[in-house]
Amino acid sequence: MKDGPVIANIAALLGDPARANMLSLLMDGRALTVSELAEAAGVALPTASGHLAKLESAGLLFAEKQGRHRYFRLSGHDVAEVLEALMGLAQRTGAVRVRTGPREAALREARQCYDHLAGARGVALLHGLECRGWIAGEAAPVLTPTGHRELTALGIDVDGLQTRRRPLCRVCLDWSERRSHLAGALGAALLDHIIARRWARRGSGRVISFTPAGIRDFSRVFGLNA
Amino acid sequence: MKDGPVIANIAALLGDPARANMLSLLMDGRALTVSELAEAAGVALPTASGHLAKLESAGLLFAEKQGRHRYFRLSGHDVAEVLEALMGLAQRTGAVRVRTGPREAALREARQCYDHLAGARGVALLHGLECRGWIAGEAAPVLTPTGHRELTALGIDVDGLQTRRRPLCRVCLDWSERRSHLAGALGAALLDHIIARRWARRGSGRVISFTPAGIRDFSRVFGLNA
DNA sequence: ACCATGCTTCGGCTGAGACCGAAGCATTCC
DNA sequence: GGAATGCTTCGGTCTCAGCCGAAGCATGGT
Repeated sequence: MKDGPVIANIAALLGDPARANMLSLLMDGRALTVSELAEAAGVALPTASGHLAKLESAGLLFAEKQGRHRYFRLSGHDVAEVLEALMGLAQRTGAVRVRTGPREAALREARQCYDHLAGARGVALLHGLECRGWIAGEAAPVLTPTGHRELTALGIDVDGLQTRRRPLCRVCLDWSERRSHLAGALGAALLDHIIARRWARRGSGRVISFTPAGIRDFSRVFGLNA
Repeated sequence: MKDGPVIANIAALLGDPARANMLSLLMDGRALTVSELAEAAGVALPTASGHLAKLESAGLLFAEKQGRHRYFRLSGHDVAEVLEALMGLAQRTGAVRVRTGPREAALREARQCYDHLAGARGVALLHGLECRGWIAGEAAPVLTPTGHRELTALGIDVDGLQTRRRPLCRVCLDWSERRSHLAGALGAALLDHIIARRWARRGSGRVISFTPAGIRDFSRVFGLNA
């Protein structure tokens, strides 16, 4: 039983606050750039670069170069699971206060994941768009011509979104639903749309609170019962 | 999403080789003294004492004073789960070589856990003893009068075991079987008995290799089909 | 009462690693 | 081509934590 060092090597990587901050930001499966992660972790760019290099060479992160950006994502779901287990342990041992009951439920229902919609509503949104044929493709979805036309008709500046460097469509594995929801520039624009139409408003923390009328309209426009 | 530091605090505790060594020794639920853990971790006693104090105040370990010894054990099963998850991650990321197939199967079948029997045979042993009414009690089992008589008749010096400070009966959650097996002084004595009767012999590492005849006798004496 | 054993605390040493500024590539934009 | 952006590498500082020896408590044995 000499597997102590094996554990220690990985745990030490998670044991630095800056790295842990970056990893918890990546926990939802998104890919972020070095700059974004540096800012979120509160360290300078060279420091973040060094941390990410370590995490990558240890196999915890996967790097992908896109233009002059470098996107990092978790190398697998098991990494997120370990992080969640650690958070659970922190809760049980009293290192962090227990979650307030109602807020937890609200988070599962609808929450903000970076800048797009997650939770049950987020998953429903992606599913609805797929069933309507507005977007297509499983892992790397693309906007269909129909989708382009319909979304533009709804007042979403799809052409404007496409000129930006950020990918238009991206999927993101939902923590609570265990299914994908829509991320990327379009995901962000749709959340903005939802907020702008007052179907929902931002609650405390990451919670997104839908109004009853908002749920109805949301389902009518994007839902399954088309 | 500022839960980075929360993760980091706990992970940093697991990230030191000496502490990780101690924790992996405690993974099977046994309670060990400071001296034992110090030696196993390869550090001096003061160093180990400091490590254990940290782990205890973080709620990962539970300390129990017994005479002038101080026994430490994991505070819960979730700690072991995190450690296992980390080991799994280390395997996938290639930090450690993949286990050799046949040896893995042998380990699941029967292995030595500290000084007692674990694996499928270990779980069967505890189950058999319970069904025969030789020991009783779920979490903190005790030897019944019947058990005392029968085991003594088998040549096991139960009275001698009871004079020692070590608890006679203790249960230990089996890693591979996910059920308890018997630990404590009696568990150790029974493994000695099994070896002495040549029902099995110690193989490489922690493997316990039963002979065909040994399995038959083992099942007859301790098994379910009484 | 005395010694032995097991553990903790204290003090000082040392090395690992986190951190940043400056400089150096690489890529893209104009 | 030149400027801007994003990232990496280098070099240096500095803090933090691990480590041990020695001394100090506490408990148990005789």
